[in-house]
Amino acid sequence: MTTIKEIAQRAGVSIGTVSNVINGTAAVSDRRRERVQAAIQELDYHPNQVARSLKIRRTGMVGMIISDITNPFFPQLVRGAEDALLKQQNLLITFNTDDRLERERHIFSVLRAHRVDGVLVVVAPGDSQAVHIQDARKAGLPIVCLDRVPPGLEIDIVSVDNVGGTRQCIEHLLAQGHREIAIITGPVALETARERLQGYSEALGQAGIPVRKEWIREGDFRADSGYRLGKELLSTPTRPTALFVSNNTMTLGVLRALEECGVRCPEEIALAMFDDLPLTDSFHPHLTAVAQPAYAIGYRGAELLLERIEKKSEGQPPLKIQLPTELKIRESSTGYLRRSG
Amino acid sequence: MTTIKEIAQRAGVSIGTVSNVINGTAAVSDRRRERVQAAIQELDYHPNQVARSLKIRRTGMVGMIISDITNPFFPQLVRGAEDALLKQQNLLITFNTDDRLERERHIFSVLRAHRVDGVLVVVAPGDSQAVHIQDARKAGLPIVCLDRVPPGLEIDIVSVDNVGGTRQCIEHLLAQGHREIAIITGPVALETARERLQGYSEALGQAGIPVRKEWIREGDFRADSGYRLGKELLSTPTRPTALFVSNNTMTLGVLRALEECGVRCPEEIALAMFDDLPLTDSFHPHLTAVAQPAYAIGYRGAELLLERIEKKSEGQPPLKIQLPTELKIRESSTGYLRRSG
DNA sequence: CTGAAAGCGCTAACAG
DNA sequence: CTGTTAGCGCTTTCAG
Repeated sequence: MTTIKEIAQRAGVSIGTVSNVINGTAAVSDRRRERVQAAIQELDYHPNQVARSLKIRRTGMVGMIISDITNPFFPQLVRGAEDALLKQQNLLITFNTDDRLERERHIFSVLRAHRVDGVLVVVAPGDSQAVHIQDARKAGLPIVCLDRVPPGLEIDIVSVDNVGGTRQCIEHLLAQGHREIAIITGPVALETARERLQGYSEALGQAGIPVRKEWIREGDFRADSGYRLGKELLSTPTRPTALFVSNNTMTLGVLRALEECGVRCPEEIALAMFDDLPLTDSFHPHLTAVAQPAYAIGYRGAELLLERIEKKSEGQPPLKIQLPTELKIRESSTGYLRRSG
Repeated sequence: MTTIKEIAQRAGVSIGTVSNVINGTAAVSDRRRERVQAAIQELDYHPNQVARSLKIRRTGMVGMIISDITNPFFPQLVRGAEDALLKQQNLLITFNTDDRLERERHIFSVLRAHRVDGVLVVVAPGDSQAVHIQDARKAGLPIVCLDRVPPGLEIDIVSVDNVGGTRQCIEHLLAQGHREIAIITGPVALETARERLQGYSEALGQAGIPVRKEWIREGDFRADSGYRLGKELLSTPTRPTALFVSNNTMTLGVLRALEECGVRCPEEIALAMFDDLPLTDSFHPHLTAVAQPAYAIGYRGAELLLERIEKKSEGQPPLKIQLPTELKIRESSTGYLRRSG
């Protein structure tokens, strides 16, 4: 591995001068600069960032902690963050926790050891203390939360209006004539899940429709729970005419349940979900969805993190950025055939 | 940020001793070890990996270059790699190139500057020289290619049997009675795409069916090209009865084309594709697919890379690992209604 | 404009 | 077992 010293020797200058041409930190005579650049080319030199990082106390690396890249919501989020970060030559180190707190803690530790400049995190559910996050902030590590708010933590967060988005969607279902609307929620340990449930309740309440307990089922945001709870709901004596599912993967499980039970969507039951699915335009049923701007969340979050890192926003109070959702009305919620009689 | 020195002071030992308890590099008396561990806890100390990396010339970071995390094939690949890497405490730095060679080159440069221990790369199409890869290897950087073989490069690669997988799929189509089978290929600059085309030709040849030029269309592995070429094929005077699409995203485009043209799948045209889609069990049509073990490719590739990094396999010739594909027969290729007469 | 030199935080001899 | 010390490759004063 060639070093700055070898470049200096080959170019016949001091290492300070080489450093100056690389970083543009001070003026260098044309003759010397050219010699240095030539040497860099010839020796295929790549300045050692780890040495540089050690010296300047900045690594140019950002950590990103998500639950599972395999969940279709996250790739967009990651891509948004990466695109924002890359503009400033930052690297993104991603990690999956599968929503396990232990992994999240461990990853924080690893990330801190590697001295990332900041971290973007979609927090795992179930931690009301978030000591590892507190500790990291105390140590001066900039952190921006995405999508989910950690309970009882004053921290930068970019998310969406879960309550409003859900309410709007339920209102759409009501406008379609549905009165018997069930919901599969996420884990209520997550504020995100509670907010969506709240949007559901608000919309029903405003329409003067009582909330029925047996039509509220708590899932865990994974496909399997959607499948299981979908089956349960379908076997209720009085089946709901519409079902709102609190995220996309659970909806996939619900679709399997529908198929197995021989219940057709949208003809026999209307369906709508939180989170859009990138491929829904290509398959059937086309699913009505409260679309989150996942790419924008990642992008905006990364931008905010960069600001915090640059200390441009020194001492500013934590920002709560809420991006708008978009209700995408598709066939799954509009093709219901009203039961006659 | 607390340093090893502060820990040493607080514990009343030398920094060498602290280093020894952290890394287990030498025996330390119980009393001292406990004092050190206590200090580490109290000060929330995280050993500075960048300083460590500089010293030991190993960063514990691996780069991964893919074309687009947003393409459903890649999340699995990344996850497999991450899981394999994490077992040895390695970090994964991912990058998207959007298949642009310029970005790939740039990323290689960035990765080398950061002194990653190795890189996993799904090469971008169109580079017959791959100078940046050659240079990196010359400098001693272990590299393992995934999925796509860079032309004219002797290098470790883990991929699948594209020819055999495709042939098997076409044979299935033939067995269903189809004689008029079209194909949408990937960019022929990619060996992967050529191999799949080859599998198609071989299967037809073996069945004594001539290959018709107008039924071979070259796409670019993106949805839009599938849409466009799908439309073209549908408007051929003699429409094929079956269509093989060389990857999943293009198939999504084809499905849109079908819907717009009012051609129903599988009733009016059979469909099969290379690459499985994770969600196809939840939607219609359920798509017949040559499934690649994406997770396994990532996992195996990372394992191989780790071996190369450890130098356990010093001087061994490049490995070509081919993982098996699995033909998943679903309704899109079995529900065709033979034209009578 | 240029070179010399201190030191970022850690590991790995080495001497005791 | 323990402490001391020389760098790893770079940036950044500070003189000149």
